[in-house]
Amino acid sequence: MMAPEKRTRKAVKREDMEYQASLESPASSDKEDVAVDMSPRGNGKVKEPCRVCGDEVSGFHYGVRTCEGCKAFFRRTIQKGKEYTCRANQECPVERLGKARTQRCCFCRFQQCVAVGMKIEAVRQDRARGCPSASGSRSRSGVDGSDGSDAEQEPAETKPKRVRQAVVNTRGATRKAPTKAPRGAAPDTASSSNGANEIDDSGFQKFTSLMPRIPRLVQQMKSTVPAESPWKESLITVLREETAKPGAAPLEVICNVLDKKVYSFVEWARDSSFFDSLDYEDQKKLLQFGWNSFLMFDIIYHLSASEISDHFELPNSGKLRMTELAALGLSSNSAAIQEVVESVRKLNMNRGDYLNVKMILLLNPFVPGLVKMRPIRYAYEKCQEDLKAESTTNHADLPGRFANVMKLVTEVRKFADEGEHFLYTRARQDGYLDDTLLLEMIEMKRES
DNA sequence: GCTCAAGGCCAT
DNA sequence: ATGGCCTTGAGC
Repeated sequence: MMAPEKRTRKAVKREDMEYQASLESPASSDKEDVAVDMSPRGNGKVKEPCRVCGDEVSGFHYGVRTCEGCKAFFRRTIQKGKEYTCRANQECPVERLGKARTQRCCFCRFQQCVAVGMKIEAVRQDRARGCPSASGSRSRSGVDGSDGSDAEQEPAETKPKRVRQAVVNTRGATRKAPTKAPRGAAPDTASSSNGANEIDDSGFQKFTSLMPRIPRLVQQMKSTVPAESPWKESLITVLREETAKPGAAPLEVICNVLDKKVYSFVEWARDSSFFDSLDYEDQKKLLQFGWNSFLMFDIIYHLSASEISDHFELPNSGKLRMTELAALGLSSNSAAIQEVVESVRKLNMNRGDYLNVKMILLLNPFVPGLVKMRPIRYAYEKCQEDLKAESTTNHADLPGRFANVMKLVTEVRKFADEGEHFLYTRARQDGYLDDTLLLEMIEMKRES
């Protein structure tokens, strides 16, 4: 049953690493950098310099071949949420000199880590050890960006197959866009039976023709994101509709609003020709794993831009706080969400950044079990590049801005997973999720 | 059973 | 705080 997804995690991860390395290694080729180490420990194996500091590489760490020191430094920085400042001009040398554990400028070292492509999102929130993929029972946060909670496992068999189809087929955009081909019987899905090598075999031809078009298609997809004021109006409309229902509890209102938002999210994604060109199963996975952080960040950004106020008056039952809606109902996270709002403000994030972050949250190549990951990864990296370019060219006054935005992405994912867990345990119990697309999305993710 | 990339431990 | 070494656990 889980066999088809088995390859995938490690092989795809590996492929991702190599792809990343190929992108990140600028002028100097790998071959130029390496030397054969004939020392007893080196055992005649290839020795190469850490991409951050030039020390001896000990393996792939967070997506890049680095030494043990930079690996530990990077992990500590993320896990402990450290923030550094540079006492000089942010161009300090980060090379390791000899074997001495000399103090290096942490700011510049971390900047270098991010610059060579070390992935902040690969540092796990849950501190679980071992292989990052964690298929089998359930997935974890971190690389795969999935549910980091220790929620109980729902037996997959309890859910009818019908629902499996429902998420995108019946209730999603295809309903409104019948011209889209039914892809259940498409030849590319047939190849997933052995779960191996789809990317290089059936997917390759399609991918190579799609690849040059991806930046434009992604741009197109971004351009269909509603502008600030229509976004605000549609949220207010939904809120009015839901709060008008007599006797609606605040959490019920939140669930209903989220359900409608999830519905439009699915429709929006499926209406994009880029998203539509992705493998059908992958589309479903991206939607299932991305909706929570996507909607959360949506509200966070608009709160930061002061497009909406934090308080919304309910006709019958007091006030609804927008931070609580953003927290997916988990009010204990409201304060943390408010802090993220402040961070977005401090980072001076503009609409371009907002669109890039949204795409990064949706087009997450670390979602477990993706069949044809390449176009997703390419688009994801394109958005990261855009984000980085914006930070370096227009926000020189905010050192480390790009890395901080990516940290926010990780935080939003974590809060979104917590919120989703809350919805699944609490709101479902109260019956607020009955017959909602929201519940289907949550359940399907848990089944996968 | 081996490999690899996670996190942890602890002498420095 | 650092980084070398250890443990862990999924994938093969």
